[in-house]
Amino acid sequence: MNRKAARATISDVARAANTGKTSVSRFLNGEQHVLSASLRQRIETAIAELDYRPSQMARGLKRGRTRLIGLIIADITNPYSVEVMSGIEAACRAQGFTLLMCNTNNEVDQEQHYLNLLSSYQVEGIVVNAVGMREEALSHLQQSLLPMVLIDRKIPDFSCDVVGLDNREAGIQVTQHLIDRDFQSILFVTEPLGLVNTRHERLEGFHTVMAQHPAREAAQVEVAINDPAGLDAVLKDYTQRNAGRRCAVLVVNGALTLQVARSLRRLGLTWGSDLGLLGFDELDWSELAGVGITTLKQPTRQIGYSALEQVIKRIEGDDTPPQEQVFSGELIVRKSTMAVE
Amino acid sequence: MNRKAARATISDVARAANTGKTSVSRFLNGEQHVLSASLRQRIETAIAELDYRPSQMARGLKRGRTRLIGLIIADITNPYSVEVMSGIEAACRAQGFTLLMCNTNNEVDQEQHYLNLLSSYQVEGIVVNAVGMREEALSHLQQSLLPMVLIDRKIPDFSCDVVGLDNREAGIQVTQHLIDRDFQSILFVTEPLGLVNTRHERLEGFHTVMAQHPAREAAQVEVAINDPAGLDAVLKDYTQRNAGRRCAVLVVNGALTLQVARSLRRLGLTWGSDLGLLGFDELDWSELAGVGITTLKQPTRQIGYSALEQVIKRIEGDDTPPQEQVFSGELIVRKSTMAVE
DNA sequence: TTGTAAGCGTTATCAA
DNA sequence: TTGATAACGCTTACAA
Repeated sequence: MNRKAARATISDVARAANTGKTSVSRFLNGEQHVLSASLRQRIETAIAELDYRPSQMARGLKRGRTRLIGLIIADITNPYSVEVMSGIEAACRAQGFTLLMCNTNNEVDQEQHYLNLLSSYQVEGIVVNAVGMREEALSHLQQSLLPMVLIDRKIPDFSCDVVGLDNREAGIQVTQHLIDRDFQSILFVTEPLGLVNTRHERLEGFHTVMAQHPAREAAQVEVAINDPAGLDAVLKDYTQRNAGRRCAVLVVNGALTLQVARSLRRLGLTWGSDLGLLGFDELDWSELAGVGITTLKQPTRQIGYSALEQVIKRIEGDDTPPQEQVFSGELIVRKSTMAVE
Repeated sequence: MNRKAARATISDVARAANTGKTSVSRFLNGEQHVLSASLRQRIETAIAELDYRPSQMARGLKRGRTRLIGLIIADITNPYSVEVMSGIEAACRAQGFTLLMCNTNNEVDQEQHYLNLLSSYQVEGIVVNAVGMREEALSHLQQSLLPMVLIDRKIPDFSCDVVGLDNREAGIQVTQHLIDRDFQSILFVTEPLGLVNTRHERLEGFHTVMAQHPAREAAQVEVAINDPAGLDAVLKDYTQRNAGRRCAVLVVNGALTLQVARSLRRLGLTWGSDLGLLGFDELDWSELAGVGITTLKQPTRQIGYSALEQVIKRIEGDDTPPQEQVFSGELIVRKSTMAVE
């Protein structure tokens, strides 16, 4: 229990095993077949004796391989991000990498800071979870010379590996469900579209289906996520305009769904009876929210896992053109989009 | 955009600035006052020119200070853990440390793995978020010789810095609220108590208040978090036994509150009218859950922040006896514990 | 099969 | 005020 006990070094082990550093190094790096049984044995016990663990710092310095991956997250409080992270983390474990976690808290200068930091720790690759990230922040990332994989969202005019949901398909899927459930008017609520491809694609899926049903009304509106009053106004207006008609709200992501649910609460509107409600992203409270909310669940963990695998491919030298990897979502039907009785 | 551009080293900078490495090093380490203005200027431009960033690997190797902190989390999907993490991360940023994140996923051997890993990266300290961690896993941690701070929970028979909620006070606070709201019987639902001090302390607070109200019934029960059927049985039995009486369920933590809410749903019981419901830990859906759920909110971010500050104190040599740092919770009253009309 | 020595990019020591 | 030079703990030619 000696707190000051300096860590044993490879030299210590060599000395204890009565041999040179080289042999110890060989032992550590799986070249055990070149060692005599007796030497191997001596080294093994010396290592155990001294509780020796090689310094990754020294290793990284020498070989240039740190086995470190940087993870940049814009908003760690977003449940979607956390699940993705969990998938990334699992993949890291499986592949022998370690995560340096960087939460930019959606501050653009923090991102710059972390990019420098990661580079100074010589991470071998970077995964960027762009969920909730501002557009300006995204474009900064182009500077990085390291292998990089984006999650969820592309950077406009920058070619880079991306892993995420098949947004267009998902948009079609959810809209079709609402059509099937006989909603006559559907309001697509999104955060400002900007250049965010995921929002555009989901919306596109929506319009693709709506175009096939000219009798139904397709409405759309952009709201800021931190403007509850604005949201209240939008929803109030929409429902009043559609009084007596079977209408539904389709929300572009989970964070916004939470806001919409709160707003409906404030307005005294009950989803499932007063209007339909469907949101992208599964939330753990979906089924508890008064009446359960129908959601489109993304295979989040798998997305994270695949993203990491892709970075590693790049690290290992794969230089095929940047690719886009999309996964299908799963519609989880609850009572907020109940069929007409 | 040359992908192969090797990173500039301190020697490159020295050469470009027409000086020696020592001066560059001095420049980097804030000993700028010893440098002549002209030299300082040359170095500055050289650094900018080459986009030089010192290698933390080499630094760590040389100085033994890596500015790395290890974070061990048992369950990254727990919202409480995430918020705490967010606080830790903020503190890291403020203090110039970087987080190595390790999610053990509640597997004991993973913990061992990560402990070794952190040590091999020569982290300077470790923060353990014990929330949701199994008891056996906790006791493993004693091995670590590094400065270590525990969050939320103590290790039995092991003296170590701990940061968390004032559990006893919180237990009193919530129980008193239920008493004030005139509930005649209260069921304290907890995960198996084991040696988990937080559960014991919260329960103790409960009994402290209940003892002052002998006319009320104080019930308690231990349930496994992954046994919905068992939970259903417990809650059904309890409510039937107390039919016609004003009764409430008090849940020991947020994860379990989610399970209890689901169970009540299955049983067709509505909190706020059929019975009272109060849970430790604030959850972002608390207010949306049919009737809003009254919760005891922990200052999670602050807990994380303080934990990191404490580790750093230790890293910087503070060797006062291990201390326990507790924070007060905040009761957020919603309709699930409505007063009698 | 084993060992010696050079060097990865820093910082610390010492001398100029 | 500056700059060689020797470590830090490891891997990797190269030698033996």
